[in-house]
Formats: sequence, C-alpha cells, structure tokens
Amino acid sequence: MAGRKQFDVDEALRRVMHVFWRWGYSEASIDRLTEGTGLGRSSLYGTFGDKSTLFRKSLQRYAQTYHPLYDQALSGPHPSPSAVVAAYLQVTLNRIADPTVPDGCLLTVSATQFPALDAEGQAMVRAMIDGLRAMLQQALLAAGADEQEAAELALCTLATNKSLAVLSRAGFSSEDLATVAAAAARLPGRTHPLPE
Amino acid sequence: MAGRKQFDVDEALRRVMHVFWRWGYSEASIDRLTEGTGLGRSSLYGTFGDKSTLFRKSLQRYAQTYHPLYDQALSGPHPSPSAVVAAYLQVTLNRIADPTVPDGCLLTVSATQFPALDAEGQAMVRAMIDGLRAMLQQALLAAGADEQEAAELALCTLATNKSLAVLSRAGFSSEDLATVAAAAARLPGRTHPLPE
DNA sequence: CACATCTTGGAACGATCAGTACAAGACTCT
DNA sequence: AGAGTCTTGTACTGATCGTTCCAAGATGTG
Repeated sequence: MAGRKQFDVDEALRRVMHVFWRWGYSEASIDRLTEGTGLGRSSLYGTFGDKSTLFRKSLQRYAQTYHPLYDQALSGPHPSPSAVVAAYLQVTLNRIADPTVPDGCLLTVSATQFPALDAEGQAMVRAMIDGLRAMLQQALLAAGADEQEAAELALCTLATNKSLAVLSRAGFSSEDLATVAAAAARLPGRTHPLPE
Repeated sequence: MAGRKQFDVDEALRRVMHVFWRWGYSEASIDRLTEGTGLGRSSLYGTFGDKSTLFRKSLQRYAQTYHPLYDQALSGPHPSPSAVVAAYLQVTLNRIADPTVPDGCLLTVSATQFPALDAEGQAMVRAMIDGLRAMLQQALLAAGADEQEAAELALCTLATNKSLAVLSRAGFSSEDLATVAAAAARLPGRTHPLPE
C-alpha cells in the first residue's frame, strides 16, 4: 500500500501526545491512538515502538514543547515571588485555554498513580516533576525568596498546577481555574507583601 | 460450599471501597476486587451487583464514613475562615495518615476523568464534589467570610484537597502534604488577618 | 525492467476484561 | 429426613487489550 511514509512523524507524535494527555496512560488504548492519529497499527508500532515507548516519546515531546514556555516565564526578572508563581501558573492556564489541546493534562497525573506504566516511564514522569520543582525553586530564589520560602512555594505551585489539571478535567469552568491560580499567586503575599 | 454468607457484607464493602480508592474505577478489575476482598466473583456479583453498582455503593460508603468527619470539622464555631480551611484539610491529612487506608483517594479524582464509569456514577461523583463545596462555603460564611470570599476559598480548599490526593499518590512525603495544606490555610490571611 | 527495501492494512495471537451459567454444597424449615 | 433456598467455586462467554505476523503494494536503486 505504500513505499515511503505517508504521514508526518512529528505531527503524529503530537497527536499521540494529545491522546495520552486526554486519556492518561491506561485508557489510551492502541485503538484510540490509531484513531487519534489516523495511522494504522503497523505504522504506529513500526515508527515509534510499543505503547510504553510511545508514552515516553510523548513525554519528551511534551517537555520539548512546553518546558521552554515555563522556562521563558520563569527566566525573566521578577519583582517578587508572587510574580514568579503567577507567571508559572499563567502558562498552565494558557495551555488549558488553548482550543487545539485537550482539557486537563493527565500526562504526569494519571501516570504516577498506576503501575500500568513500566518503571522507566514512571521514572521519567518523576524526573519531570522534580525538574519543574527545581526550576520553580530557583526562580523563586532569584525573585528574593529565602530558602525555606522558595521550597514551600515551589511545592505549592506544583500542587496548584496538578489541581488545575484535575479540576479542568472534572469540568470546572476556566473562571474557577483562574481563581485558583490567582489565589495561589497570592500565597507569598504574607511574607513578601507587594510594594504599594 | 456454603449455605449462609461466609463474610461480613459491610466489611467487604469497606474493602471494595479501598480497592477503588487505590486503583480508581478503570484499573480496579474484578480480579483485584476479589483479591482485595477475599470473595469469589459469584459472591461479589450476588451481593452487590455489577461493577458500576459496586462503585456507586463504594461512593455511598465513603460518604457515610467520611462526610460526618468533614461535617464535624466544619460544624463547630470557627474564629476565622482560615480556621475553617485548616480544619477541613486536617481531616484529609488525618485520612492520608491512616495506615489502614490506601494512599491517595482516587474515588473522586480518576472517576471524573474517564468515561469508563457510567453516567449515573459520574453524576454521583459530581454531586459529592458539589456537596462538599457547598458545605465548605456555608462554614466559611459562618466564620465571617463574605459571599465572594467564601466562594473563592471553598473552591481553593477543594482544589487543595484534590492536589493532596494526587501528590500523595505520586509519592510526596506527608511533610510536603502538610506544607501544602498549611499554605492553603494561610490563604484567607490577606483579607482576614488573624487577631494578634 | 528487476530487485531489494520499506510501509501499510488486515488478520491473528494470547492475555485480560466484565459478566454469566451452573452444579455442588450448606443451611433453614417442616 | 427431605424439600427448597441460598451461597460459592469454577468454567465459560464475547469483547477488548497490547502485540506480532504477513502478504500486498509502493518506492528507490541498479
């Protein structure tokens, strides 16, 4: 039926990522993946490998796409820890508002919850979470937070990030999500009041 | 093999609940349920019905067990909205600290994310979430919060509750979870400073 | 054109899924 | 004791899971 690939590999991986994004690991069946990409089973297996490999490549694809956005949001000079948290969560809110992308990213939520994913994949998820946490912590330090405050805020921001995914998938409105994010950004206000 | 039931129905339901709790709906296979309860398939189906019915009864069992605790934590007089949030989240932390109960309650987390659960079950989950939200809101009003503040704090406390489940399942330490909960309880501090 | 290489659709594999059928055993009641 | 009811273990169903196999067709190279 074919001699050379009849699809764009990168675009296919993007769609694969969105299927895992939407369904998590376990419920992203091969049938759903073929349906979501338009590819046949053979093309999927021949190009990417088995399901867990596919998931790991989706994770890499996610990092490649979104980590620069988080990096950019965190790298600029921030007047306060509060601004760091707000900038970070705004990236998440923008991602949720993107109509070309499914609601509620379950890539790192559902994958850590079940052993259906192999150890290598779980380790990747954990490394990604730890990386974001460290990235946040560093940006918070740069914005004037002390050690303890930076650690605490990084953790809480990560927690808010996860809850945004869950609430979004549970059907909460974008206004509700923005409210949660805004509240999280007010967290450092107690010890680091914004200059009037 | 048997004439009268050879197990305690209520204890069996408790164990069923814990299996859904631990695995969510989809990954709680009948085999896992039989293994978790010690019952045979026939006993499970004969006593409770099919899987979705079993899940709904688990939800009811959860509400019956834990809603009174939340109710009790919220019903007493609270000096401030902050105290309400802290009391509510403390119930969650105590539940997580309970060694007889699995880490990270996925009863209402994973169930809303996938269509594997039937409409009736999803509606129950949604009703339970809405109920907790209303309960929180009312307690916050009673503690002196105005309408808008109560709505916002109820939402954020619910969000924190969900993130505690996800983080707990993801392997975060109980110290980290307590930190997240404590931070959430500091949220109302901005507009409702604690009396010195 | 001929040959090797690659891709693709579709069939098929064993495993597991939720759910059911049924017979054997244990109990209550008369 | 005997009849009827309930419970339970086991085997089974059709569907779906992830994965592999293979032949057919399309391309690139000689």
